[in-house]
Amino acid sequence: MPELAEVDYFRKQWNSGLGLRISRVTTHPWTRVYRDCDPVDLVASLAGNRLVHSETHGKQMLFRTDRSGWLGIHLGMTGSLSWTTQVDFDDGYAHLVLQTSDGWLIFEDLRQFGRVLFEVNSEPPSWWSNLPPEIMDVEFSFDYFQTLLRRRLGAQLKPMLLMQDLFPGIGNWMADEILWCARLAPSRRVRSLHLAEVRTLHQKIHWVAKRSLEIVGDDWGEFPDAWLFKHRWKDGGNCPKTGKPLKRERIGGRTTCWSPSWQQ
DNA sequence: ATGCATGTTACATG
DNA sequence: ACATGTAACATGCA
Repeated sequence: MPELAEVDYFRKQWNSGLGLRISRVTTHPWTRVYRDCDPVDLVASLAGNRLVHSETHGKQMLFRTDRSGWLGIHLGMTGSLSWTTQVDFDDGYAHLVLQTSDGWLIFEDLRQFGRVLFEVNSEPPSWWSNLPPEIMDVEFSFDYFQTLLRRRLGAQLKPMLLMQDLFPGIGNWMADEILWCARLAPSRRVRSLHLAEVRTLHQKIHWVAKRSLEIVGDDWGEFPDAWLFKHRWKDGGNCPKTGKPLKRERIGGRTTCWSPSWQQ
């Protein structure tokens, strides 16, 4: 489910628990989400702490504790974060639950493609400090964008936009939305782009990311009908620009939705 | 039943 | 070493 804007939405779902003492930590310790950290150590280290700060970087989330704990959560394909005050919440897929005085912070993930990272240190862990510039950052300039493309001349646009070390936070639907906005066919190779097309692509990457964050916002807002997003999910959708049928095909191993007469 | 799902990555290939 | 493509991961749903 989650790409950049949705990840930031889920991060904010845990705001209600910031500053509260964690009285109890429970995990499903055998699951795949703990492939890169020790859940026993996590439970022991986190109990008694307070989450004091949260931020996102692309699809990665970070929660810091008042005792130098760094909790990283990636939502994978089906992960979500929630806050509940109901004692009898369904914890069937809850891999991590932090109990506080006022309620429970929950990380669920049905398919377990998500992951939990944790360490205690005064310095940020390498998985947080060694991250590329974000799309919305001033560092993500047109010059920087061009240097990224120069090393990916043979790549198709769609799979390239999904590379997280280049474009943190872009996922399958955002990549399609960006290419649709830029009027570029997803199978185009980077080396075929003219300068004007590279400029448009850079602008649309920024624009789609910014608008997505605004639209999803704090309340999981609806995307406008004028977006590809509202028409892409199943066969039979029509392009909001041309009214013609959208095409769905596999490009770079992922289902890609695009509008052939609109995108070249 | 068969194929597919808004993600990442180890591995294979050139 | 680098760029690119593919399979695999776990689970439920159409």
